[in-house]
Amino acid sequence: MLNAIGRRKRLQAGEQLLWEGDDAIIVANVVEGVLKLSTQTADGREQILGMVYPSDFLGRPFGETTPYGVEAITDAQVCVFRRTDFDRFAREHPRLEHKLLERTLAELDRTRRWMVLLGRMNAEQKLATYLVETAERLIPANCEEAELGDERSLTLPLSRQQMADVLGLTIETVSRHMTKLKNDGLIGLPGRRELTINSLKALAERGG
Amino acid sequence: MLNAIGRRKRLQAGEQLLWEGDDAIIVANVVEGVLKLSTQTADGREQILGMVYPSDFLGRPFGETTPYGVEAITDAQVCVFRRTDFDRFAREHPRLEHKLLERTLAELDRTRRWMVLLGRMNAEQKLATYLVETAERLIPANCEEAELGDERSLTLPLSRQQMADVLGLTIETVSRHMTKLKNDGLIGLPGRRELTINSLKALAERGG
DNA sequence: CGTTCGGTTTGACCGAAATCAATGACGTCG
DNA sequence: CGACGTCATTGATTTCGGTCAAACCGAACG
Repeated sequence: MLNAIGRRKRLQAGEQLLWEGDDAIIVANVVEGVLKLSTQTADGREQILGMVYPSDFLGRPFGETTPYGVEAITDAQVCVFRRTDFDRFAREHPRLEHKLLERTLAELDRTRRWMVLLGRMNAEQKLATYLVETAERLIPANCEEAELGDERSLTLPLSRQQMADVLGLTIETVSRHMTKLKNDGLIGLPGRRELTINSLKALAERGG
Repeated sequence: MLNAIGRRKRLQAGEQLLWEGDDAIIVANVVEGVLKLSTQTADGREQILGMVYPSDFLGRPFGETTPYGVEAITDAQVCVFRRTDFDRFAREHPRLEHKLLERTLAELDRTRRWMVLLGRMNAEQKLATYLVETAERLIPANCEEAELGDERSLTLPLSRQQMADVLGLTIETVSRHMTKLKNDGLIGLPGRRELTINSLKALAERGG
């Protein structure tokens, strides 16, 4: 039903859907791919505020300006709504608002847990936590031979720089601790974007 | 109308309303005072996830467990609802859900902005940002002579240790940078909990 | 096949914040 | 009043991550 007022839009990896500070004229639903929400600091560095995955919601209903930029990490497909249409539609359909509320509450919890990572963990813990979380989000979907005991193997969705931006680190620190985790025998790095986890449990323990 | 299913509860400073990991049997509305949402890290330190002020909402509707502990910072008064009552009531009153959704979205934005503080700011910037934000939240409410140009004077709601927990720092670092800001002439510290801001604008500039 | 280019790794060094330790200020209670 | 306990400040030292700089690697291209 929502589809009547929305339209599909394809994005290439790297393409920007929303700019920080834009008038919040649209909201969207992720159909396919991964996008990042991010903001620039005064000194030009970036802090990634969150990642959105298929079925996630995106944009700022009932507000004036978009508080973050949205950029496609991978090729992606989203369903875009004009704010005015969406707001009206939502008000008329309590079921939709309820669903949206549940999602927003879940997102708030996820975001708060990320605050602990940013505020209290050291680089190694951040990295280990991120890798475990990524593995858990990616494996069940992509991979058939998921249950090789504790081992996993996957393609990282983010570049080193993007991982640094997510974790509040620099690219060098990310790189260093990746090799450290490799030397400690917890992970393998067959290629830039390739990762094997030797023991998910052991890696999770490094995450605090 | 909501009051029919809720009951008032008074809390003393330091009293715990909810424990992390509790079954989420209640939600609440803050009537008066300030409370903190926080979680423990594995090594026993605390990370404060957020502060809630009067009219803010608290707890986890539509979920299973409370993802954080809630403790009163000051003496406080809250209006508590049994989860089952509240969930049913909410479903029957779309206006309430809508209001709750707006609040949750606003809270999510605030939380994401805090992520930038935790991930990308240095100690001085964190502190300056926190002080400015506290001043802005406290002054209009408490104080009549608010418009002495750029100067403000207030009582800090948090101890040094609590400020450290909010900002992801240690108490020593907080203390050091407080005295630094004082020596730089940006603030005055007439007493442990007393703060005067000489120029809100100048202080805000330190915040990045 | 060699060049180029972006992303990545590695190293040397530096600085900010954590840690460890002592001292100081303030309120409370005997 | 004086002793104690809590909270805060200050100092010395260490450590982790950032910065700057150089080398590396693989893919795309002429």
